[in-house]
Amino acid sequence: MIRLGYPCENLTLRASTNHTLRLASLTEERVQAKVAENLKDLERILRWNREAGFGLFRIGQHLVPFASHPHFPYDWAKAHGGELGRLGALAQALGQRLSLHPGQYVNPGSPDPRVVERSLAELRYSARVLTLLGVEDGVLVLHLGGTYGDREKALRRFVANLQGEREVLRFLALENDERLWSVKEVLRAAEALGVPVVVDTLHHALNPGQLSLEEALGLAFLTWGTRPKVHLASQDPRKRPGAHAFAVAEEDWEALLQALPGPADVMVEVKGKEQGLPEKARVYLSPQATPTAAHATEGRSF
DNA sequence: TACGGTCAAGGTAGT
DNA sequence: ACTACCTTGACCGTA
Repeated sequence: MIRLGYPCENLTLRASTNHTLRLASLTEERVQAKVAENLKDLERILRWNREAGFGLFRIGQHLVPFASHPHFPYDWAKAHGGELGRLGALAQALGQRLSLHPGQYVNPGSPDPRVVERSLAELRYSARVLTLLGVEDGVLVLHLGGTYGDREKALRRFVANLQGEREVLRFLALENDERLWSVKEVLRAAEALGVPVVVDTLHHALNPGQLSLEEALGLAFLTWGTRPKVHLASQDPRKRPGAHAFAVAEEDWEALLQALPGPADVMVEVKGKEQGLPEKARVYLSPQATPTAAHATEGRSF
């Protein structure tokens, strides 16, 4: 069985969990307005996903804009914790698994302690969001970052700086990237931290190391206690290697199906978001009628 | 209202 | 040295 999801926004609904603002206009009032917008759209997306048969969603990092910034103006966890708890419970009820994926600025393996501290701040924010949502199977996906001219030292720093981050480690999963860290190397870091591994198929195609996709998935799936997560993307043929296409190519979908060792949660990372599924993947969508719709359309037994 | 330059942060690779 | 790119476009001043 496969569950499908997509990141950050829904093009059909024109809903996004990534509404943000400029640092120059950072005030409590402005941030509160953006959070309200993001949470409202998150709820719309969760409900839409249930109807359409999707089972995963990645929340954008701007859910609470600038939450990890030193100038952030209020206690966001206290202010929004209640609403996050409600939405997390709703997600569970609607069968939606939630995740976050901090970006390229988050480098806990950096040799610069200031970069490490800022990175940890963003990771703590992300983990706190998942805690407040109350989602047991929530995932916080992260790349290993740079190599800084010495891969071994970089990997050791990465592990050392995350060791002891209990709340982060509870949700953390590590992902391979397209140039620097292949699945095999990510597995080493993940094993050291006791966290699972997300295989990204496009990154793997560009940076496979010695492993076939099937081997990579086989090893990665062993690291999961909950249902394994995979990232699926396709190359935009008109752009440089690594650029995401609007939709997943049929052949990439077929290749993943062939290589999957078992049930998986597949996060589809394409520009077309929920519209970017290949035709053959649509059979894995499992539409659920709402109670009202069910009453309206189903025959009565009495 | 639409457009286009710009936006917290890091690091790499190509030019 | 400069630029494009990345998990993800959205913001905002100006016309």
